[in-house]
Amino acid sequence: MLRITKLTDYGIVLLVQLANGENPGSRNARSMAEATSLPLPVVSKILKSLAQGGLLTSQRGAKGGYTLARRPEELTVAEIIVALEGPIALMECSAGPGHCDQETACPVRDPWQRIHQSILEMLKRVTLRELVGSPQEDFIYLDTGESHVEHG
Amino acid sequence: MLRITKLTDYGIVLLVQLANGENPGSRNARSMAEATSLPLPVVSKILKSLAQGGLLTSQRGAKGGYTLARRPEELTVAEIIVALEGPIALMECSAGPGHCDQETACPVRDPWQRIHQSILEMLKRVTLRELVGSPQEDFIYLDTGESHVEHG
DNA sequence: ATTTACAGTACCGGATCGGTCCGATATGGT
DNA sequence: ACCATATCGGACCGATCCGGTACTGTAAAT
Repeated sequence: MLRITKLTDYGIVLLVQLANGENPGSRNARSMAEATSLPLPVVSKILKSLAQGGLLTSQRGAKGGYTLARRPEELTVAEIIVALEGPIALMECSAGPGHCDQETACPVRDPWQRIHQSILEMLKRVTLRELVGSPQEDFIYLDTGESHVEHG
Repeated sequence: MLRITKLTDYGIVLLVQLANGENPGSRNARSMAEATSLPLPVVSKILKSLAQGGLLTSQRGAKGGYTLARRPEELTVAEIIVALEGPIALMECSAGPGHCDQETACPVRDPWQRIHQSILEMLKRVTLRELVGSPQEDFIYLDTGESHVEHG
């Protein structure tokens, strides 16, 4: 658990396609649905949400389509998640006051908020550009203070 | 979104209570339910899961109860989440192969896995001790490479 | 034996997720 | 003017999971 939704996962893929597309002015939902083998209504819904979130600009009518509203290096993963899932709140009390009647005296609230902030900061630091570019590059998002992340 | 479940949130609170309890050998589910104002069945379910996950040891029968299986500094947030929600998988493909038919050619899989690994490493580094101890201490979990996290 | 308290399972309502469908609107081409 | 295209903005639905409850069984202490 602790996962993003499939819609968000798809959204990233769609944005990456838009970011390294050859004809960045006229990608419509249909062509992207075909390219990703996703159902057209799903792709439409995702692109619609991303446009509402200000990540994409939409052009209606014949020869319409979607375009990145900003450059890939100015689009963060955090923004994408917010556009497709709403505000990032690791736990309910992260969203604001009034979610828990013990929030004033909660003994674990403060450290949890720091964990939440740390994750948030990381998601804000990762941009669409990094999701697109050079997959072999061994970049590190965080310095954990110990050894570097090793995987696969 | 991107949130842990309420059960996990409660579980943290319960573990913190156990960690800084005065009589650490005999905390039963009933007393902890009263202390937290949570329903007893909910508390029972959570403690049971934590015991199954090896985070708590249970003593059945009269004068039974739950005890921390390890010291607070050896219990990580990651373990707690795993015990209460199952394996941490930011997206479905994180859980392992076979979740996506495009995983071999997926263009965004690698960077996502790194984000996932980074979050995982952080959750592994935060222990129950840090959730319990000195709330005013200005510790930093991550070095984001930029300015430190500031909050309220 | 009785009481206490955890173990396990089954169940249920509600919320959310994943996905579909349809009508309205805007644009370009004929 | 008209039509085809394609986004926009809803409503809608089934499946799944979450949060919470109830009940029976089992182990330990008195």
